[in-house]
Amino acid sequence: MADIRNNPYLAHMHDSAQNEADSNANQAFAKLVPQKTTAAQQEAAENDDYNGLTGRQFSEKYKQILAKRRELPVNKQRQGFLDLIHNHQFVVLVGETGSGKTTQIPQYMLLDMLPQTEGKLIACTQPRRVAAMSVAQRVAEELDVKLGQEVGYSIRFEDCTSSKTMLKYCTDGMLLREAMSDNLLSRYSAIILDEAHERTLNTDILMSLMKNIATKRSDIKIVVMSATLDSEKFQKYFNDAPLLTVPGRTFPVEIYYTPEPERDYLDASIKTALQIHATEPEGDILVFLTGEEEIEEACRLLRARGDDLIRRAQCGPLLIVPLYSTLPPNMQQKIFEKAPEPRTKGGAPGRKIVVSTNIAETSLTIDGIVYVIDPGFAKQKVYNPRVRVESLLVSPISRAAAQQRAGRAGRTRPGKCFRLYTEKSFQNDLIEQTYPEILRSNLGTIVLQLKKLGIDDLVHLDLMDPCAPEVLMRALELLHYLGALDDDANLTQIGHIISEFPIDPQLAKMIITAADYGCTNEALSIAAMLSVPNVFVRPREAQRAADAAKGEFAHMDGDHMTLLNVYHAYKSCSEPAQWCWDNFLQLRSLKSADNIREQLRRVAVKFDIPLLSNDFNSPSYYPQIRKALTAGYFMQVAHLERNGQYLTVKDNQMVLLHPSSVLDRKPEWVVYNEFVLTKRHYIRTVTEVKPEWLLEIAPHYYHLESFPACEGKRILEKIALKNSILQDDQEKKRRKKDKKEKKDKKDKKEKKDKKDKSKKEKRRRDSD
DNA sequence: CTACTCTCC
Repeated sequence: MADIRNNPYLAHMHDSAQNEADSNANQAFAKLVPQKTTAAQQEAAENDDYNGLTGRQFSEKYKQILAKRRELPVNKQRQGFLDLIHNHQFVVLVGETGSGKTTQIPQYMLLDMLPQTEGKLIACTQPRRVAAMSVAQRVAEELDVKLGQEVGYSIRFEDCTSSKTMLKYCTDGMLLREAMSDNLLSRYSAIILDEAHERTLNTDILMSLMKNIATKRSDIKIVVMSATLDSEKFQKYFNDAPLLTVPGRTFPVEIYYTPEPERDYLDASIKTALQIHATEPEGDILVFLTGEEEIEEACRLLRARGDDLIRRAQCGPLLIVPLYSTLPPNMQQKIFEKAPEPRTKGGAPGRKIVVSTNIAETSLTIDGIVYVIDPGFAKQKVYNPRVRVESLLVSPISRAAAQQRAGRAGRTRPGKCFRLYTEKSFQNDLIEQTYPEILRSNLGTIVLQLKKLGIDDLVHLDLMDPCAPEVLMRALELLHYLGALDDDANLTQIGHIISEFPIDPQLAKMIITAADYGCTNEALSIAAMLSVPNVFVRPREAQRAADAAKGEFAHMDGDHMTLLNVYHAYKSCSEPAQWCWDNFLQLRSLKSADNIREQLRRVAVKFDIPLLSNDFNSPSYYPQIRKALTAGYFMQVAHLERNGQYLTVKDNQMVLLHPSSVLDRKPEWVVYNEFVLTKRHYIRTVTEVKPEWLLEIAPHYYHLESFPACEGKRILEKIALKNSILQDDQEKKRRKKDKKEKKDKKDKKEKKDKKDKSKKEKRRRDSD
């Protein structure tokens, strides 16, 4: 704190003040009464010369930002918001882009609740890491504090908070993790859920959790913020919570539809883009397509046809940029480059065309976009509980998504959106909202989390959109077989441990069991490698070289061991960047695998799982690892039938080894990491196992009566029979041995008893 | 003989 007495510029304050503490205190701030503040009182506290949170004098920059904050649409409704939150536990707030809700509402809450006076804090959740970080940074500036002190953020691998923190932005996944060890979120006096309209898995679960917590903690306040107008559903879900609507600040976007349906949307998008370039005024174009391959193809075509157009029609130059998440970061940066200058001074203006997946729908904002081309499709995850498979399907987007895409044209000035479908189709064929993720996912991990969150009654699980019972059953079944849930669907000891690992339950089970096989270190590495995007790069122009490079790491047992080889090689190379480039590996993925491995290792240590490795030169080095793998993946096994085709053992799906597999032979028994549903059914990331292991490691699963008939089943039955005969033999021998031992023991005991008796009697006699 | 839409712990 600056000492006023030594500061000549502030001497007048010292003179007039009663004492030093009072003189540089924020009087207005000191008058705030928790949960009784008014907008006027809050503004007075913000207008003071001193920061009520830190006691420091406000900076010039603070005052400049404050003026801007006052102009945000949400500020006009500060009093309205405070009135609602004073009288209700839940408030639903709808604010479109540009309303200022994400930065301002948490600050209003902070001044109103003063959580720090009770040693608590306020959390505001975001679906994405970057958002949590950048908003926290912004709000720290607005409050004139250092990021990580009074205002901080918390995301995976990075906790930027301190004991001083009173407002924390975090990913919703992070808050969920916290709730797993503190079911009532008792550290928090208020929770603000942002971007709730996106309905991510984590947001949906958090919403359910908040409803649950609210019944047990009358003191907690909850604000649910959404950008869409289907607020009624939110209000209803949160016990008829009151609604506050805040207008946004964007520019109008004109919508155009095609008169007739387009047969080939790729071709239509290219034509539309070039037509815009030829006829519309300056402004960049954003085209939404579905995936990497399609986007690269579109860029090629655009470049070729664009050159032609520029030559013939004297249009300006074009900058064509692809955008999707697996694009290397330096390539992603290109979307922020300016449109090219006219070829000659005063000539036709240049234009930038960004061809993107729906990463540009929410995650990335590109300034300067004036035209949006929306063919109306996206790759979306779907879950089929019957075959227990998640897959990607190109499917029509929802009206809400179409609206979101169109909005991308109006961020800097009025724009236009060209929808490559008819208006009738928009009204009749598109669904209102995208199905929330929870209805499109395998719920294994989720159910485990819910149990850990203390939400036990899954039958009456209160979700905004209840999931299909069959999907729940699948999840319970999986967790039961893994030993994470007991017969009454309660968390077991192992289940507790599995739930603490931030990976698929099968992988966690593998790590835990690996301790029995002396190979936890290797299991950690494999689990990490399986939890990151594909490490193998295969550029179209160098496919052979890439395949050859991958071949260098190939392990004859299969892909899991190959991944282990890659990880080991990565850890021992001296120039990771160059080495990855030379070997067609994705440095980003490997770095991330390393981070994740470290996180997993810490969880293992926390639960006293010993970190073991077998002797690398021992012949059992790899078999032990494969056994650990089997302990996690015994439900994902395929058998090579005599006709040369693989059948999954549990439900007789015909599958093919994925062509990316390093296995150039067809082992009879394999476990697989993933079932891929495209034109054909593939199993991807595959390793050879022995049928004996299946029965040995997962006897509870291999109750063969319930399995459909196939060769694999017959072989397993034979082995089981042999085992049982052996077992009977052993049992007999053991019983014999037991009998003998018992008899021996009995004899011994009788002898001893006799001795004791005589001793006792002797003592008694002695004492008498 | 082929894929990784997008996130998150």
